[in-house]
Amino acid sequence: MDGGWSFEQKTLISELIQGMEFAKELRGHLTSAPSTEARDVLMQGILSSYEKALLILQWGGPMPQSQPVVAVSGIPESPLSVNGSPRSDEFEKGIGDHQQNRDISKKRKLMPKWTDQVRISSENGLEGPHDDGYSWRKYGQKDILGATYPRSYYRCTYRNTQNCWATKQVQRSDEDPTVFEITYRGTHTCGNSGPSVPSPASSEKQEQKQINHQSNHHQHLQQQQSQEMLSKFRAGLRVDTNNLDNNEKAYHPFSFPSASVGLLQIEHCSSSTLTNVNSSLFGSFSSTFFSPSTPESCYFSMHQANDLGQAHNMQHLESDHNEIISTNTSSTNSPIMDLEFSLDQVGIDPNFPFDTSFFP
DNA sequence: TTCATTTGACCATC
DNA sequence: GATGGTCAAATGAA
Repeated sequence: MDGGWSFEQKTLISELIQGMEFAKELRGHLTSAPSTEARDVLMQGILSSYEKALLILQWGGPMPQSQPVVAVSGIPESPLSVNGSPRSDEFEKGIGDHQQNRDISKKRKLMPKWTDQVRISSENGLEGPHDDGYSWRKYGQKDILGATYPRSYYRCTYRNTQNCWATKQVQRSDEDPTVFEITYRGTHTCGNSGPSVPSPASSEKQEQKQINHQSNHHQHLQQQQSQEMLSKFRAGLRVDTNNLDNNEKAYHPFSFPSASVGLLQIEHCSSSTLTNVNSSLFGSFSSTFFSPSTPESCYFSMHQANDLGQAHNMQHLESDHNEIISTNTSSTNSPIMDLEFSLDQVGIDPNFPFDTSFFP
């Protein structure tokens, strides 16, 4: 169907390519130095791309054998059937199998998790963190202790039909009601996604109604923000939009709208268990190197896969992050230099072996 | 009629 | 026991 490549695999490649393109652009701008904003946007793009790529690798791709506990083949199938047989409603009904239910619960916890915070700006008319190109179905709402606003729970509309286990939670911020914190869990495997593919699902419309009822300015924010920032990006940098458009096309199917252009903020979750790869990469891309000047309308934070790394990587957590961060920031005061160093270290080798065995 | 939302109940975790 | 997350019957909208 997809030439043998899964949705996530293609997305992974797109992300890596995108990141490389951004890096190239950035290198050019480092010499010509037009504007710090342009650099910021480029760095965001790079970081976002690698973040997502790593997420996919960490979660959806084949797991290293050093992670025996983690479900190997990605969440969408893992709670249901290892052999990929279609998930049946029997399972959904539970069949009263508590052991099975426990497995689901465990594996759901293994899903990658990241948070997208969207600020609503009534001035620019941007609204709505929900129209992210995917079809979501609300399955619950809960009052959260200490939170003024209830938390809404959404899952992919195609959960049953396409075995897509992506979910998200929408929580309105207490401190700033204009901010909606959207916590995504799991990646979409349904393929019915991407802003480039208008979602016919009525859930979006219904959802819009609902959210609009709560707040007059809520919907379409993400897409518009993304487009706005992308426009900025293009205008400010005079990017070869032909190229970018191509990249975008390849990029959209796995939409992290905000992440694609928003500022990325790596947060150190107390429970996060990053892999060594992430430790080094994310350490290099320390949050400390970001300019605090986040766009007013949107900022993005990422909680890296909380439970993916499992215990054997625990020792690399915060302490290591901090060490790496401090090392990098101490070696040079220029975050850009850090980035450049990191990229050089990573070495975007044109001959980089995209292990095709990785992509059957 | 179909599909999404609402909401109380249930379950798992801490 | 408290809390968060999910389920599923009831309800409503298109």
